[in-house]
Amino acid sequence: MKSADAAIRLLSWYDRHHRDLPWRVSPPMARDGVVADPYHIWLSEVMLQQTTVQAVKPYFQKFLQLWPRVMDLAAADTEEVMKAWAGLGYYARARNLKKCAEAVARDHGGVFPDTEEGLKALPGIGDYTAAAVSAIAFNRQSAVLDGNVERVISRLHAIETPLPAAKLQMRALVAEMTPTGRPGDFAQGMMDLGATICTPKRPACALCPLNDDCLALKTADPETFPRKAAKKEKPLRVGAAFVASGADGAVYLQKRGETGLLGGMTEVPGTPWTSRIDGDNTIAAQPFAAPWEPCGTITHIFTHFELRLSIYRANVATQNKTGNGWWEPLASLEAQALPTVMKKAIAQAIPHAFKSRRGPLDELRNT
DNA sequence: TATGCGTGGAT
DNA sequence: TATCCAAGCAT
Repeated sequence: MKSADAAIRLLSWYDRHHRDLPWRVSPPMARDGVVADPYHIWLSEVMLQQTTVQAVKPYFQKFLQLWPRVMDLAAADTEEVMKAWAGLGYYARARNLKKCAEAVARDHGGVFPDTEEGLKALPGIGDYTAAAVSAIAFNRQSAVLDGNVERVISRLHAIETPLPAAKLQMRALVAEMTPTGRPGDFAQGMMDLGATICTPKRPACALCPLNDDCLALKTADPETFPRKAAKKEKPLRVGAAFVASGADGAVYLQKRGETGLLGGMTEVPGTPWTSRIDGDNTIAAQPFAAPWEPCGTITHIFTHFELRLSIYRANVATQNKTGNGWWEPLASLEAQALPTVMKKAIAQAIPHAFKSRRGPLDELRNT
């Protein structure tokens, strides 16, 4: 296979089939002289880490509206950033996003570094994001390797080495294939190809611009690539959470620690999450004495464990001021930095806590 | 290198 | 229902 020819076929396909995305400068726009904004590209790439385009779109628009330039984000209140990120997941990204904006403002005069090396030195920017921003925003010949490109490349070359061991080899093959002209479109084209044609299941090989180049299609079953190491099974963890309602309907909330699971986010009080139920833990975890009554359980699936939370609720006549928490009015609950699992817990105890609208919590309320 | 880190949609 | 997995990063 001639890499250069394959790259030309890929770019030609991208010209005809690219998707219009809010952060993307499509080939027709580029023809009209539009250039990519590094801030937009960086923000979208961080949001897109392990996250679908559909989930990112509304968050991207909201962030641009709240903080139009990187200097605005650098000057923002971290708590406001966490609130705006709530629901998108992987909250370390939000903490690093803020740190990165501050570093760009403080160390680079508000201008993003235009090299892979400079970008990778910033918080929350790794191999992939550095290469993507470098190629897409600065037109540099960087080898962009994400999950989509791994799938495309592993099939093109029928790579038998399983991930993640095969990454270095794959990166070299992408570097060899990346053209000097339009490296950003090439990267986006490869990712679009992986997202729409060279899919994990039932790839549409008949429509693929690279089907003549694809070794897996010639000699094996493309769907079986990339090879991957077997994964571990998900353990179950259990715990309890306490939802206290004040006389005016306010809910007692507190802030989690800055690091680790759901770091920097808001929660209702509860026990640690352990492998077995511990009655002593449950008693000790009450934020204050109240007539707690059980009101069912909720289940939430995290990346590496399944959580089953027993929910307790109580109405409190006098709003206790002890502890590190605060009483949040019902009306402003939606705007807090509450991860989805905590919204589920509150909705279990107070079914009308969140406005009824299309969203993940609707299904929960109906069960 | 292996593990911890969210969430929701597709199959 | 169960499983996979989506434009990864930090440690």
